[in-house]
Amino acid sequence: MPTASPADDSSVIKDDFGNPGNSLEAFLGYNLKRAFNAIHANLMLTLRAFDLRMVTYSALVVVVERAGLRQSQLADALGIERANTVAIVDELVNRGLISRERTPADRRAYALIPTSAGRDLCARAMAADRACEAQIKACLTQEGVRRLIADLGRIEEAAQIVLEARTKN
Amino acid sequence: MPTASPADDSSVIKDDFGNPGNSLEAFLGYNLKRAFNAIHANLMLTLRAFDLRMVTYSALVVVVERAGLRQSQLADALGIERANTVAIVDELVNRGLISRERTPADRRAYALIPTSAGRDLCARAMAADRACEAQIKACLTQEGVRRLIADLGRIEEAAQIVLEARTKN
DNA sequence: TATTGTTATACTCTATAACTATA
DNA sequence: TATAGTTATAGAGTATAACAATA
Repeated sequence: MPTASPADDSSVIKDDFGNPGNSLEAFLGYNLKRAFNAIHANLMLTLRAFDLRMVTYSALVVVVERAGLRQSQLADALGIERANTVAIVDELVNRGLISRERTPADRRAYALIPTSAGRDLCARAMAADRACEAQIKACLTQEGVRRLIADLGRIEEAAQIVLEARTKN
Repeated sequence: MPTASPADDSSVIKDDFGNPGNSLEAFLGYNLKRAFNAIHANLMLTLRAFDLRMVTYSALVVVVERAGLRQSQLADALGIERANTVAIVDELVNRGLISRERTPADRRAYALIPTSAGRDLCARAMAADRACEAQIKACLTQEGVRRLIADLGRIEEAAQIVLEARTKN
């Protein structure tokens, strides 16, 4: 067993498994988190110009694309709890980007409708996001980007299936 | 301009850009977040058996692999602020997984050293993590996984370069 | 009874500012 | 003056539980 020895910035690390470098680098979770963090930092900077956060941006896009959906459907789409959509929807409503409309069919529910200002801000934010991502994606070929996104979809699906199998037991 | 119409779960969405489906699906950030969330849910379940969270797990792995490093180096490695390492290191020390040793060279600093219990728990947690990831990675070929991880690295690097260029202005 | 939106609350993760002890 | 660790605190982001109105 290797003994503990002082490390410095330039040291080459050898772990207990004989791999060079940081052994976390073989993990998908580690690499996904690092890549996402870097993309996320860019997105936050992009959205700051529109006074949006990632969650308000995502919510606005969903409402623009699925006009009329209910808050509970928005929660599902964002993968968060219904309770947490309240403040998000409040913020978008107060800024005049979307509106809550009572539905005649079910008086418990609201239909979320984008305003024209909301559709406009959404389109401009998405354009800025797309422009930033285009710069980043330039490190791969167009085919490479397409493949990467497809692979991420497969990984997500596989991870969900594995998770379901594990939580059923 | 398409008018707002009620959406339901089975509706096919057409956005203002003429793309079928959810237009966020063309964004790397969106796909990275979804894939990471699914992997992360599995990792949390895996780590629960060892009473570790993602951040304490990562910290333990770094200390095991770079025995003797200082807390500020750990903060750099984890990409968090020095201040936040205190509670994390406290937790690992209190559980007997690592120890804080005063360095003779610099009496301000601590050297973080894994205990044998810490090395053992780390190895077992990593083995469980690896087993879970192997199940998920099975949705791609071995070559596909290697390529995916390489692409994620390129994306991270490109995103960091783009971010630096944007923040310098 | 079940569901929609809501309120209150708590916990995790992370950042910032200010302190202490060393350098 | 600068750095390592620390403390206190605040702000996101998210989860759970309980409630009123409605189905």
